[in-house]
Amino acid sequence: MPLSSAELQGFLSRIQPFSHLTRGEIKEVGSHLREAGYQRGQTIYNEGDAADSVWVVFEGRVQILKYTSEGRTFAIESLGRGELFGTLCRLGGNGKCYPCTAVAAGPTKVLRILDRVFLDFYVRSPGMVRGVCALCSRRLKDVQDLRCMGQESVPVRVATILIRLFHVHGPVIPFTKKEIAELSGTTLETTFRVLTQFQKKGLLLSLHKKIQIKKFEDLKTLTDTL
Amino acid sequence: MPLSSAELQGFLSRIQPFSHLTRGEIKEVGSHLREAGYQRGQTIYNEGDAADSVWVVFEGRVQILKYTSEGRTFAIESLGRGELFGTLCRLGGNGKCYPCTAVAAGPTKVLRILDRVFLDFYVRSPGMVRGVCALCSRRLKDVQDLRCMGQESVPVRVATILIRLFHVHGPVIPFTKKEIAELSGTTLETTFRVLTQFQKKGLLLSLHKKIQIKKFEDLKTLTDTL
DNA sequence: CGCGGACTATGATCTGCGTCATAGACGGCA
DNA sequence: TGCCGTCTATGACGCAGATCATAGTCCGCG
Repeated sequence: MPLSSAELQGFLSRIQPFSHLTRGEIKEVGSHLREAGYQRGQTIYNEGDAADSVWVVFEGRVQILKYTSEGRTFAIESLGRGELFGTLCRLGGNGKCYPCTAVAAGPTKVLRILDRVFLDFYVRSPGMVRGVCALCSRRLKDVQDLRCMGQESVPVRVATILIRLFHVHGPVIPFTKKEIAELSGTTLETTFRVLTQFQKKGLLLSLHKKIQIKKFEDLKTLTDTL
Repeated sequence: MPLSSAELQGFLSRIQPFSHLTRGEIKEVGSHLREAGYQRGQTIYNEGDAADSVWVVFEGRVQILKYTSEGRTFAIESLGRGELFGTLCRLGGNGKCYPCTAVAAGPTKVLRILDRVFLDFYVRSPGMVRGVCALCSRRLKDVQDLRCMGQESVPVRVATILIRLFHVHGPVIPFTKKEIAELSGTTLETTFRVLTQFQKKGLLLSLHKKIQIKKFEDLKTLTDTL
């Protein structure tokens, strides 16, 4: 069932970059939204598709994926409620295609805004520009950190990912091992081995489609030292 | 010898994000600049230093570096004339420290603008915000690409870096092998071996502190296929 | 001109982790 | 309830690339 416009506007007004807009502007953005639902594993768009929209996660989780030249798939990021995607690195103007693939990680509802509507606001509203800028900046730092993580050993990478997810989801992380592997930029098998090691040390509990963090601090120090 | 103010203003008006400012604003920014010179290997700032300034490369080259937990150093990027640094990922507000180290890669002149001056303009001038946003967006795409590169094999990574540098510097790339290694996120020795292979295939010429690209196209296809 | 330090180069060895193979466990669906 | 696909798990093997060792070359500087 579709959302009420009040619900939509309340949602929009609380997320970047729309939080800087006036009530009237929010209402206008809301009137241009389209909703779409996806099931686990369904593709929202593919890398290389012609890009015409900006997307927002309303509920569920969306994985932004890339494929290496040898065919391994790895995850750029995992986005939850209120997060934008398919936008930021296209802003420069030279982005006619999506640079990554977006896949639903479970039952997911997303909102879609046509580029021309989004850009129209981007041009008109200084608040909007400011919001986008803040978003970009934060994401830039994020990706920088992830890039640095790529230089570390697999155990460190897995620990880093677990810590990031802990901060978002709390002690019980609702991700499969495969998803952890893709986020860490490694294989399923290696991820198992690392998680098994961590479990033996009592750092976490490996459950079905979940991981429960037991000793956050020890995990944290792992990322600093080794 | 210090630059004339006309020279400075001409320079500023041609680079992001100042190109969006009015003549008067440019002049004002110019009046707040300080110049600084560095020799090869000299540190401009260290990761973790309290950050109070935004920097622009006036001439020369600046390497933005990180250190892995095992002590290897690798390069986030290599910046040339007109490029900003020490700024973008601090914009969110939660960046009191520089997240990376900046080192001069040769005789270098940089301009320094105090944060409060920069932020003052950022708040006052919509054009400035737009410029910063464009910068952020472009850099975001850049870093995303580099992150993906990190998933590839070393030969592909080295080839990718060479192609990037080719686009900036032309067929003769004025970088030492060590710098190539740091940009590729690998060791000096491995980089030598890869470059030797490339040279045997006639793709390039390995010179002293330089690399001359001979077959750009073949190098390019290397990054797509293998 | 000759010294010393950065740069370039190559071989030998070791290892983290990717790959391949096998198999049990859980859960959705008929 | 039983089947099948996804998820979890572990062992064996091989290789890309890091590490260690050694040495020649270029160039700035006294």
